[in-house]
Amino acid sequence: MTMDSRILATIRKIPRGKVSTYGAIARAAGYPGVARQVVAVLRRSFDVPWQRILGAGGEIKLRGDSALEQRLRLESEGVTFRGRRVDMKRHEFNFVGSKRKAKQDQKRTTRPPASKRRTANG
DNA sequence: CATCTGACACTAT
DNA sequence: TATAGTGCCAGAT
Repeated sequence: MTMDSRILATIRKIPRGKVSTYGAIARAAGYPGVARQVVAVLRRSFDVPWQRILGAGGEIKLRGDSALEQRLRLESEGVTFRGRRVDMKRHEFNFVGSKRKAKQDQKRTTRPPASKRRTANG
């Protein structure tokens, strides 16, 4: 198992209505401190619940339209916000206790905003 | 092989 | 709340 595949598998465990952070995913995958690698995996993968991954404290780290899209997607899943951050107290996913079947999410395809990142406002 | 970069985290200021 | 420095890994130059 490669580091990337572990990270990808961890990302897929996050159920609808729940979220996690780059750092938490890296730790849950067994590689604490490699939050940036989570970013790399996301950018190279399709059909992943990318909107459920946030920065520390539940902050959306995307810019421009992508940030808005992420927020809208999360809200449509029932995720609530506290200002510009997700209410982690209510929506942060606990990987440790997820040993059950976390297979109830997505039935539709998702698409990363790879076509419109890094714009002038970014 | 050296250096830079990235949808970050953490600590210090 | 915001800015600056350091750490971590992999991919691109």
